[in-house]
Amino acid sequence: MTKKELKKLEIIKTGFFLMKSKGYNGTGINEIIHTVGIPKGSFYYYFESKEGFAIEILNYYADRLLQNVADALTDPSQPPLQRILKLYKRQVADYLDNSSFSYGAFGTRLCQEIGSRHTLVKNAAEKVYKDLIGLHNQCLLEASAKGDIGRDIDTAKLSEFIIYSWEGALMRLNGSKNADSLQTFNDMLQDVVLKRA
Amino acid sequence: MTKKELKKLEIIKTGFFLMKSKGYNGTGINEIIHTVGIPKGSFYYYFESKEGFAIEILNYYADRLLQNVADALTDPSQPPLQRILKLYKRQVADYLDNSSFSYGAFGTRLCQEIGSRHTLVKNAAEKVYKDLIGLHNQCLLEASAKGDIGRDIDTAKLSEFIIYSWEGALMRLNGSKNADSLQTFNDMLQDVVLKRA
DNA sequence: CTTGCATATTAGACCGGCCGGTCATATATT
DNA sequence: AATATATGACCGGCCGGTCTAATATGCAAG
Repeated sequence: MTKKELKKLEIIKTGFFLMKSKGYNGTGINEIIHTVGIPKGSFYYYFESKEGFAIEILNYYADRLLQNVADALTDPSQPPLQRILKLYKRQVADYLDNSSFSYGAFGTRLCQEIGSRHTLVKNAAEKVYKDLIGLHNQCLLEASAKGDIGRDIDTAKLSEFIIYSWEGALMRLNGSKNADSLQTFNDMLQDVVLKRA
Repeated sequence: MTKKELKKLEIIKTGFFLMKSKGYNGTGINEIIHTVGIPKGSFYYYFESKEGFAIEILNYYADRLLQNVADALTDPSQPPLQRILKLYKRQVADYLDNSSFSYGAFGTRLCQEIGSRHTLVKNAAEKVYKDLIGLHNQCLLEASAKGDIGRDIDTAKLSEFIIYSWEGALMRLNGSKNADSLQTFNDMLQDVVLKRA
């Protein structure tokens, strides 16, 4: 990784943390550059614009998230439903260790705030969402084929539903400083959704 | 209702529609007053500040939402689980008729964007959320007592889980211009969560 | 029914400050 | 010498909010 790439990454990470708690419009370029400790010109040397910057943040974290999820949901050493449960258990554990992780909601939130006008941001976030659904669906199809869930269950819809719930639970953590909502999601996913599906 | 109250309401409704698609920080006072057609001074005659304005929006829609939900979930002519299913079926129908309704996500989104700094907004939104959970829980407890759902199910957690999913589904409608996500939520609520709980 | 006054409301120019973004210049690096 | 990167003063424009003046309205006294 070149020096330039490292510096970009540092700015991306800082921007992510700031925007995560203050939103896109609530986070100024000046705040970002002061936090990183670079002059204004450097920011625009590394990034084309604020919108381009947001998209780079989105893509950086989306790549990591999708890789994580793909690894977990295709792990051949576990039966499919266990993979899903383990994935979310690990996400909760990761959050407790290091509250930085929760990328998922970042894209959704960015979209809520500015998606209606910044279509590039919206498209980037939309793609991640579609990919996530696809990974879940593949895993659930496998479970369905094995008879681990009712064959009548619409796995595509169930995939979406799981992600809705997860994102809803992520929304609830803001400021609460504990992971109760994530734990509740896990419990219900296990006891209600998957155990009985 | 006095003239003053009517005018306030008009500004509140306009602010709601603007902030719904552009967020709090993305919606300027100037834009609001130009849309309503009033001078700046009038806005600050009716409202103390932008933050106070947001809280009034929040409260106005929260009152209507909670009233709706309370009516639906205590309807004695229906068994408890049917009340929940009917409530969300009606919410979807309302959305299709008039996409203005979705208050629910508004509070959550406002919180995501500015809750970390504007604690009054956050508290207002938090209360609505707690009330919503309570109404659902009361209904599910009734279902549990009748044996309509497993007595081992934690109704409080299930209430939260339902609301997570619903809010997650609401997040997905932005810009999609169709209610597929809400329909999916309904289907899964019926076929997976309640039928088997 | 009119007048006169207090109060409610309208009106928009104006404020300092921050916004995203540009640019010419300086300094490293090769 | 040429190219890559660093630097921060500067730009027009919009931000939330204030203020003073004008005008509409309600009401009490005659």
